[in-house]
Amino acid sequence: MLQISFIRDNKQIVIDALKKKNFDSENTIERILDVDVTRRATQKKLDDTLADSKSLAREIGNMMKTGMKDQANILREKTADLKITVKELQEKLALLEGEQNSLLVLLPNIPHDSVPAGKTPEDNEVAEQQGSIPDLSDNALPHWELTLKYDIIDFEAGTKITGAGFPVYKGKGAKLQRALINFFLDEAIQAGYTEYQPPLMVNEASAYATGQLPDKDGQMYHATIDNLYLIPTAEVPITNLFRDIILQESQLPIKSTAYSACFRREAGSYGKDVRGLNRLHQFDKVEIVQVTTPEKSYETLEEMRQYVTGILRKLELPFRILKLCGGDISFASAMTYDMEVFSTAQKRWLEVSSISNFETFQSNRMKLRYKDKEGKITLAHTLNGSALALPRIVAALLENNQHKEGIRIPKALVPYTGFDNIS
RNA sequence: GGAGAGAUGGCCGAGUGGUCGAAGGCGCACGCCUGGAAAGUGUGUAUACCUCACAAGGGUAUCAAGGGUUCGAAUCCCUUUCUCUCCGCCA
Repeated sequence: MLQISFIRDNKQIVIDALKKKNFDSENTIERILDVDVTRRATQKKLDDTLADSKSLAREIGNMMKTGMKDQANILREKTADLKITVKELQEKLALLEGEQNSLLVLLPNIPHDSVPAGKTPEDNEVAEQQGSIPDLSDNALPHWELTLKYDIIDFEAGTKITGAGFPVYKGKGAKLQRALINFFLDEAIQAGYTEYQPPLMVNEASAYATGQLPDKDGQMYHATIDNLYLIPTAEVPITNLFRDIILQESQLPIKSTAYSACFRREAGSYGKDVRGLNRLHQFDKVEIVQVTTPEKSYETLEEMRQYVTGILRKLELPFRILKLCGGDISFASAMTYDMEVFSTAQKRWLEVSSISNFETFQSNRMKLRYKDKEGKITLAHTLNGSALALPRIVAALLENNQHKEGIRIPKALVPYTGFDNIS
């Protein structure tokens, strides 16, 4: 959520910047600023009235003590009007605050200056491309055929016991999942991240703080009886660890990582996008999260990009990095890199990671702040990235490494799988 | 799930209707003391919003959260959440 004080002081900058996200904010912002003026005036009036009634109460108190009962009773009558006024102003203020807040929540984050303009994924900038795309014969199999051939993932069983998009991993397929999770976690720990094992369900306040609510309501599984949401990513519980906290600058940066299952309803997806492992309702992911200062957050974003690049290299996967354009960047993000691996049999790039700097967008919602060396309290910057999401990594590994006698496991992974080939 | 107890500042802990943002202690910061340190000693030490120059100063709110009683609530009442103890159930 953008800060009202920032919008107040930089109205035109905000409007222009949001155009880059193809978001027409002018009316909303006008309305917000309107409400803001009334809100502040109301606040002032309330505070003044409250001050009056407080001093009256004090006087009455003193009179009672000194036995001036009659005078006290006279004053007491005067308080009735004040009480009514206070009540009215309080109700008005609550209404205004509610309206302002519900409008503010509609505004997406401002993209960073360097974010390219653009409307669709076609307009994303290829920032980097590495690794060679293997030259496979024309009868190379897509991963959903390979998994069947080697009996390592049973999509139909998943459909039977739960529904489409909930695969069952089996044998070496299951072991490969476990290997990847451990590999990713070990790498992150080695890079200085602290491992967490978070709850897989969160309450409403948490879903709101990281921006899933209200923007993406309907994309999460919701256990209505207890009003809990299944997490769409570990980012939600991990970032919320720091909700309503004031850190010391010396504690920053905070680097956290977590493996979790992720649950997404993916309402509205269809076709080849959802074939096999391409898009699932439940999948595994290791997430990295950092909390840092505004001065260092873009440096941190690059560091995280380098980090993910390193893992992809160890997995020997051809990949490219996209710097997302304004139109493709997410609601809460100021800048995002997408990492995509090439899936040789499908002949397409698959997104396996998304690394974003949210600046103060999340921290403002969740009141995550730090005290700097001068003792000034400032909103921290939050960043996160997948490192990595498993299904599409598995898809690419299977497709790219297929050969006559099976599927080769990259060297870095063999210590984790205990086998170097799936056959 | 049932019965009971409780929730106060970074922490511990006073405070059962009056000027309490809240005693005291610990911790922390700065100063004095010291050759240096410890001890001792002095001062300071929450957050948000409003006013305002994001200064100083001032105002308001906040003692789990929300509502109520009252001229006045950390203190009384109601609701919710959470914690602890006992019982039940259970991996």
